[in-house]
Amino acid sequence: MAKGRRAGMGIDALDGRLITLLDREPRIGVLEASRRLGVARGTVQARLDRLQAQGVIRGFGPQVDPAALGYPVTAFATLEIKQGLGADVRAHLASVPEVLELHTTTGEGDMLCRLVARSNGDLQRVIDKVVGFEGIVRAATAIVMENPVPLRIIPLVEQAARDV
Amino acid sequence: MAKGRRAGMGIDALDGRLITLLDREPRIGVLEASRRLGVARGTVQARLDRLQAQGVIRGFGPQVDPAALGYPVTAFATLEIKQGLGADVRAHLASVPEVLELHTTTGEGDMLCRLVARSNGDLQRVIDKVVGFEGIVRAATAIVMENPVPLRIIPLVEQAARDV
DNA sequence: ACCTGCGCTGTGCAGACTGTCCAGCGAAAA
DNA sequence: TTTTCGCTGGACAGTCTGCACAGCGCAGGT
Repeated sequence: MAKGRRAGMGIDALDGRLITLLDREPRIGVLEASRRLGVARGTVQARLDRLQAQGVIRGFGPQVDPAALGYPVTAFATLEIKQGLGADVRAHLASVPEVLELHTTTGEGDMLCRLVARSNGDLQRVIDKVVGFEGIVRAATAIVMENPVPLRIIPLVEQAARDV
Repeated sequence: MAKGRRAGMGIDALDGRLITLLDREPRIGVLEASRRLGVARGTVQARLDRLQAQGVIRGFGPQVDPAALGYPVTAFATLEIKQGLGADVRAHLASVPEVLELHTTTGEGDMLCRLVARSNGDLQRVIDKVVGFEGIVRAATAIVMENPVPLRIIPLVEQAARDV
């Protein structure tokens, strides 16, 4: 029998299959997973523990759909920040619930954030709330129309498992 | 005793507390959750069933960290697409594992996608793979430096629960 | 004012799963 | 060769899940 794992970090084929399986059917639990994967229960348990300890799997929190919460509109805003006010802007944006995500990016101290709103009209309110803050020089908003590839990780997991 | 829910959709305060609790401690299960929330187990079970049926909670899949998989670099690419080739481009991007997410946005048939790579150097390879495709006229890439607000949903859930 | 529908409570039960431990085995590393 | 490490297969007690049922109180409709 091949020995799967070696030293260091990264994931092997079994890890990849386990993650993929859990992604497809999160409810199945360790025992059922071990049956599906054809390995002993203890193995699955050990793999899961290790994957979580390594930070590969952060957790199993509920995946909430903003649309079902009443926020069907998504937009991305590129922000230009006045020099030296980055920290204030970050704090401000973090306080806005409709800001789901914020990144600082290369460019000139710019930021990119993901917003949601109850409607296109409501988006105006959100944008006003976001950009109505000293330190934001300019904002460019792109409204999402379609989402051909929803946030995913499985293809990358499979590639990482292949690359051993 | 107040009657929590009414008709229609949306979430009430108990739903909000439940989601928040599960987000913080996903492993606790229905029974423990009912204890923490101070309600009957059947209530938590019913709420969870309903939230999933409504699509508010999509599932409890593993949250995988690309960085821990060996892809610590994140970037956003804005793509300009040649008229009429949108479908081909979507299919192409969907086939690239490093493309974690793809949106079509307002503008001129533009797209925005999230990429990851093994390093800044590797990012070049990924970008070449992404834009080396007939139909993509131009691409502007922004590399993520910091992520002051990681993808989150709890603040929005709490607001949605408050607005009843 | 009365009735109905609905959600929450508290309880019970059988079945299944979890956490944990252990001994043995085979392969890679020292 | 010897040691180390991961996987196997099995076992046990404790716990949780899925499901069901009767009672109760509130909101909305008759």
